[in-house]
Amino acid sequence: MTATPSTGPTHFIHEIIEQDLRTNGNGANGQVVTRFPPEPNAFLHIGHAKAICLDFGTALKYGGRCHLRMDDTNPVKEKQEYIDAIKVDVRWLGFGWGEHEYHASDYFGQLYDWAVLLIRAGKAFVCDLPPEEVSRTRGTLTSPGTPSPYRERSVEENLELFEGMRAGRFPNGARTLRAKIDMAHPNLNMRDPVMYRILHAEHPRTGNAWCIYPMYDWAHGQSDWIEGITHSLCDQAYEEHRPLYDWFLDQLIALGAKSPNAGYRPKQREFARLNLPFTVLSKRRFLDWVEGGFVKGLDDPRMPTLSGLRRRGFTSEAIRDFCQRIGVAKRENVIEYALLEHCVREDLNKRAPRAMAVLRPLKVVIENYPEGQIEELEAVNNPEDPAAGTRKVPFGREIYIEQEDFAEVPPPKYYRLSPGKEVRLRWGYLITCTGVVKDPATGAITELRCTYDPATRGGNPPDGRKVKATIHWVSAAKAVDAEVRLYDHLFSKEDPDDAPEGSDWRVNINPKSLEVLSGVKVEPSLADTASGAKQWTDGIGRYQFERQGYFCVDADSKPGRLVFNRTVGLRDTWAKEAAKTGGKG
RNA sequence: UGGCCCGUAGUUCAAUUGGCAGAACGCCUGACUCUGGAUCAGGAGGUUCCAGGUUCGAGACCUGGCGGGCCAGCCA
Repeated sequence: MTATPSTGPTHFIHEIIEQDLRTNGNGANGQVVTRFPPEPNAFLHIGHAKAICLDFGTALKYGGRCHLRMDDTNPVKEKQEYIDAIKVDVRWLGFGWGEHEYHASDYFGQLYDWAVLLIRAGKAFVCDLPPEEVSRTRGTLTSPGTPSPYRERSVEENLELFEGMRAGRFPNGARTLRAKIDMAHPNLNMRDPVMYRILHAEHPRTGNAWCIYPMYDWAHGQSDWIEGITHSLCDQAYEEHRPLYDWFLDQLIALGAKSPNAGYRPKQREFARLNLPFTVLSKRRFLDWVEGGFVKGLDDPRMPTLSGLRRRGFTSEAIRDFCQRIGVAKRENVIEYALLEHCVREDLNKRAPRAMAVLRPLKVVIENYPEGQIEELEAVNNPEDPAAGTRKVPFGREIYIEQEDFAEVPPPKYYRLSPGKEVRLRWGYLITCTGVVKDPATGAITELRCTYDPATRGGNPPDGRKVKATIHWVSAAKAVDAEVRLYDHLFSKEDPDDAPEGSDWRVNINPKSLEVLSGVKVEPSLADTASGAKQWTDGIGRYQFERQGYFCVDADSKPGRLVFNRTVGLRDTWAKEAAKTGGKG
């Protein structure tokens, strides 16, 4: 773990914990034990990163521990593939759980025994109502429910039927075990909630050992209690489940049930989930996007999944920093995308080696440069990090520059290349544009003619004359071809669900969320992707393409076929200026 | 005529628990610069949702409104 412990509460959750610590509020004698409890039914997203940083970070801060617990109580949705992916993502984020890897399914036996205990105490009953009837008799938000006709079954009958459920004597949906609480309770969760349902399904871990599975409410608090969790931190959506969480524990304790960690009393605390504009942080939605063909998979770089962000080039350091900056509170929040971008830029600016890549090439012939001559010019790898050293970049008579870096008729305040104007080639020479070659048929600019000043090698004119612009370039003879993928928001609306009547989120899909550039010219040093990956702990090569942005090597890259993803562009004040004046660079 | 939670710069959070409303990101201006990047300096931006009340003093406490979110899966 790389997070550093700090002192003092940073938000209300930590205030509560420090209060508990002072008063031994949960009987934990100074221990802080948290847990991160994902359901393995999909990939983790950046909202989970907030929870992970809170859960693991809190344990770290107070010298406790954090458990990783798979909340695997619904085998029809869960898969081993997701269990594996979740572990990869949590580790990648920078957190470890040591030997504390658990599964709710580890406790199926204990949960069953405790359910029997509740039945014997008259606190739970087997209900024969079909799902629709359970739903109908629950009542509504404003009216009470009606008790199940099976509510007053004898303990013996309940015991026998519950055992029958476990033994597989009934089909799916035929019966449930329900807690006996209060059908008139204003909190719907307390209206005799279902504890067990019959599911003849193979579980990734317990196989076919069970055909009844505990519901979330019956599994979660008890798992916390078993593991000695002191602070069970979760999404505000569970706030209304807290009375039930407490009710179950109260019953068990009153009935003399013993946790292996007797004396502890876990407490649930809720915080507001993270929201981002132009996307939706919902595991179920992700599958819609994949199935609809709007993205290529759960790790598509446009996805807000951790695997998508990773493939996009985000570093775990940047994501952790982001989670730190957004804070923890209870109010509904939508974090501006600019903050996430700021966090990656700040990290990558310090660490990413610079390279030159021309995304939309325009050929330049330097007329006074000897034909066939190649020079190796020295370039600084990272101005922010002298230890990164330098490298050689080949230069020749023909080079590529960015189409955007030339304007035949320069707009106001444009100070790159235009006819008669001089610019500096980064780490190279000063060149002056002397001519423009056009396609006679279309009028499109196909080539520039320039001259260079041999005295300016390295970029420093001996006469001290100033050139305002420095542009990047790549030697035409030595350039390597690459594909570059530029990404934008998957949705064009801040709230993707804000769609006219009769339509849905599909109308808000951004048709330009992916732009593939082929024929990109990159400097030859980028061909060696293996050595470029070495400095990154996750083995993903990341660079700053000078004046363009941060890019990483995509998983589709193979020897001889380079593919880069743009993580994020550089801050671009010229783009703003151009937008203001209506000009286009 | 339900329950629970939440209202502080554009955004997200602070405010030593009742004592002069701040920070970060964003935005604007300038300096510097071989990345129109980075860095540095400065600036704008607030009826603390509203109305009462308690108090010498309220963003905080009380009452009443208003606004927003969540809840009626045998999902989590």
